[in-house]
Amino acid sequence: MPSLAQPSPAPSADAPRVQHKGQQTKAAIVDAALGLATQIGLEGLSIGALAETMHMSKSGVFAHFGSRDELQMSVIREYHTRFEHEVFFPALKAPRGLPRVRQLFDNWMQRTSVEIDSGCIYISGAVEFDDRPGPVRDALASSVQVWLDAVRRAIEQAVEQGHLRPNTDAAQMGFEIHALILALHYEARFMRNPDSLQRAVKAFESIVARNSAA
Amino acid sequence: MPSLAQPSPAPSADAPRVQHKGQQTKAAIVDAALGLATQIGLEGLSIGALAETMHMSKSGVFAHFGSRDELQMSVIREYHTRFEHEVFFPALKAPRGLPRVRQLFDNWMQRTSVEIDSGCIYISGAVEFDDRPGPVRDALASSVQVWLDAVRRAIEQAVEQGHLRPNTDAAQMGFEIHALILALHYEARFMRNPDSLQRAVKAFESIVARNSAA
DNA sequence: TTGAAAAAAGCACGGTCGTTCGATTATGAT
DNA sequence: ATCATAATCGAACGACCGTGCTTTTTTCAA
Repeated sequence: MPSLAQPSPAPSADAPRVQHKGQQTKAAIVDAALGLATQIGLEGLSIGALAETMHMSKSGVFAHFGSRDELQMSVIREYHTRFEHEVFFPALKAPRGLPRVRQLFDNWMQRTSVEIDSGCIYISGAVEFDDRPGPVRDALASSVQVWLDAVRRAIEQAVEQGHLRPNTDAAQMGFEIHALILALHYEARFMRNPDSLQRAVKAFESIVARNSAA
Repeated sequence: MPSLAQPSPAPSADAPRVQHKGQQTKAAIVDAALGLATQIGLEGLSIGALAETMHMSKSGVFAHFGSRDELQMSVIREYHTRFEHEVFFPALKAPRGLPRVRQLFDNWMQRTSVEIDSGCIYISGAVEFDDRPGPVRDALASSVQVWLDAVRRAIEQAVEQGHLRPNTDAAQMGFEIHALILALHYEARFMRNPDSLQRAVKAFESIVARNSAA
């Protein structure tokens, strides 16, 4: 699960490659599956329901994946690349250091709270699979790890840039920021507490202030 | 879902009340159901599997509850009282104020991380039911709210006792502490990161230090 | 010890699940 | 236009689900 998008069948820059209709159908299925999975979870994702929203037969959908595990992993891969494009890549436009860390957190929060209709499968999936070993769990965990590592690296850069104190524990700060996202998700989505977003922002500022260079 | 245990059929102090065997069976079923639910979630709890671990028939188990919803809510009620007895009540022995807040957090962490075999249905349930309205969701949410309110009240007492700064935002501090528990659960249980516990402790100390009276 | 009431079992129903397989239709290069 | 191949369908399978019924067994007080 590398940081760059996984190699498509035709990764050559320009050639859109005559797309053997099956592939665009599969892409459409994965898109719909991701929509379903963000609402009812990866475990709740059923091939029957997916086929219905696609106006296809169950077996027609199934044939594209060969197993439910493969379907779930396809959804995880798709979520991974979307998360990259909507959260990670845009933040790279902010200058290296604290500004980029801020931008990462802002985009992350946005993704977690604003899109009320779509939950985060990194969060729901963690609960669903924390006790269930297998390839799906592994794919999910490694995908999350890539992202958390990216956050930590951004924090380390902020230390290098002199924006944060030299003795800042980047992993610790990453843990605390991750915690805020999880609490935002919990309290906004489940407890329906409208104050959660500003609570998360306020807490983030406290963390930054505590680690800021003098 | 009050803070005290719900009134048993015979709440009179001493009388153990001849227990019409059905009730002890039901208690045993709920106990087993809680064990299953903490492993595979409230949604994953199935009457068939429960009957099997109880060496009973499906209909025999079912008769005690009348519906799956009622079974799930019985599990939630049971979890509620256990949480009280293992986390909340013991912390009341610590002196009012900051010591009690510390004890609450310690017990809470213990419950979240140490018992590897049993997950927290307040956390897994939140993910499973954040999009699914109904009585189960309501029971779960109100049970959680009772606990979060208790934490906030303990923090407010720490302010009154002069242990924390007078302008401390108790709800904000409660949010941040809750966040640490969620991150501990996520990173220890799903990411299998052994450093999570000390990370949570360290972050807690930072929060306390920031809000401590001069 | 008897007998009413409670508890548990047994069985069946309709439904959804993931998956398999053979038949059928659509595609796209020649 | 032809035809191999890819895509999709339709039907069926075994398994499990929650739930309702009827029957059998167990409990416990008179």
